[in-house]
Amino acid sequence: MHEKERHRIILSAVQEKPVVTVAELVDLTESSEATIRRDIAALHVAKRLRRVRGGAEALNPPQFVGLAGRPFSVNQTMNVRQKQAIAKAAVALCDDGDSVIINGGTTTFQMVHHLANRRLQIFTNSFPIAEHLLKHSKNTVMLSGGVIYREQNVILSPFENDVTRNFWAKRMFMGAKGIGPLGLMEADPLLIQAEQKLIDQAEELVVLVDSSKFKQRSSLILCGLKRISTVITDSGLQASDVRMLEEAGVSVIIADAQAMEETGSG
Amino acid sequence: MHEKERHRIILSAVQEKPVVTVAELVDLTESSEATIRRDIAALHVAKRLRRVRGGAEALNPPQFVGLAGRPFSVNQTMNVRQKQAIAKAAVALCDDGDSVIINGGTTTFQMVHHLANRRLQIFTNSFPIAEHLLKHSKNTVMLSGGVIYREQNVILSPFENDVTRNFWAKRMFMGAKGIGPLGLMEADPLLIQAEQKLIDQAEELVVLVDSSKFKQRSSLILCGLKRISTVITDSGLQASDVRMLEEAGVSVIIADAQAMEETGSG
DNA sequence: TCATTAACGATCAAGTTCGATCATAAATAG
DNA sequence: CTATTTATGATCGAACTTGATCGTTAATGA
Repeated sequence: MHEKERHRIILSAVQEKPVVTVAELVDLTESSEATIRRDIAALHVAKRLRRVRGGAEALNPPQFVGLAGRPFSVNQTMNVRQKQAIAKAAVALCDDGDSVIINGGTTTFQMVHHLANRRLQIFTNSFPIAEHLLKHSKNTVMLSGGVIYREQNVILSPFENDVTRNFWAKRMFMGAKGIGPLGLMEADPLLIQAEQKLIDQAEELVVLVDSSKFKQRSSLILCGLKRISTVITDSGLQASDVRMLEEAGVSVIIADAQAMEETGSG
Repeated sequence: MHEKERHRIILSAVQEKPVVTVAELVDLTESSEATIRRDIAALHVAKRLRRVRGGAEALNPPQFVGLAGRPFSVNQTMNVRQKQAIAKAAVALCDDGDSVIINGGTTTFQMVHHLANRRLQIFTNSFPIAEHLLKHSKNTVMLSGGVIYREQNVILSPFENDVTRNFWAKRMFMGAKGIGPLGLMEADPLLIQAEQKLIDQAEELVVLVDSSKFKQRSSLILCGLKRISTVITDSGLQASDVRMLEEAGVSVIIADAQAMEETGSG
């Protein structure tokens, strides 16, 4: 990876939360601590970020606070490593030039860093994802129209005939609240609506769920397992879960945080 | 392959990605490293791209200044005071609870500051306006769907049947490149498209143009003067211009920068 | 206060990339 | 057709980048 690419990823990552550690950037860029330190130092003298012990922070105080006021990365602190590994594997499925749909969510949001140096056609219903991609990448960004719901971080049109219906993609990436024999589950009716609008506009449905989601159950079922093409998760899931998915014809990709260095780049 | 051909390929490639490596360009042009290096060096001194170790990157905005607080490009700096006064007068026309449409533009962007403590239903096709309102106000924000055009700072759907058609507002606020006897003028075909989508969705059309716009002429006519309900401008315009507007049935509001303090806050 | 741990910076070896030089091929002029 | 000029490709030493090591410095907790 080249210097400029790393710089882009670092600047992208630094926007997302108050402080990004060197270790996180090592994972993100697949380079060494020494290099990351040199990069941070360079970006610091270039006044593109501020250097702090342990990592770096954004220059401007108004950090990215989701639209609801509470930091976007709220339920994020626990499984960041897994989420990042999962998101990385998701982006690795894409080739430059592809059309993809990215549904809003904290796991899918992690994809933006790996998209910083890519050039795709990206349709999303998430304001933060669109914002980040616009500011830190050269991807073509398309947004669904409608009311912006701050709490759910999603844009949803109450109408049937919106631009969503005119967009088709090779893949759709989405997270979920839970996954089980009955299929994908979500807790918020609004999210269900948003997801159902998009789900039929893509050839393949790729679901990003860390292994804890296999224990989660929720009241609203979005779709059955058979609708899913691929599940990307971490190594924490049960063998029985793998069997369940494979019996439903779902490909399973294990993207482990530890395995990040081993699994080579795409 | 001719030198010019390679140069075109290189310049094109550099626009696609943040950084293009020498190796990639060797593949692309089927020439040698040495040649690519010479080309990059030449294009660098010709200021058509920037040379970086390992390859080349695009010259223009290394990263986007555009979308956040420090608005978009050049024509922002000159008439800020007038623009702010005009924007303030525009917001003063609104009552809490109103539905309004705000078209993208540097003048209309100034409205966001005065909307910070208001509660309106705001539909916009401008990403920066939506972003600012979401982060710094409690207004309900609705966004048009489609491709986000970075240069024009506008979201435009190529389809007829989008959410725009389902939204109706009491007022639409917009700027323009120029205004004259023939009507409102714009320079960019994309902006014309975006504006025409919205213009019929509001009862009143309020145009925000500082007085310099009365001298501007441009090639594309958006609509005639009769379509305009109100023009908000500053005191720098000619008496003949006022007459022209009033004869077309347009109300004229003069919002002078000096008068800003006197005209009380909304 | 001291001990422990983590982060840092300097240094060096290995791997890349660069640029100067020269040889060859293509284009042009005589 | 030959001489001259220009563009291209190859070679090789110099300059740069990177990752690992290790001694030093800063933070944390007893």
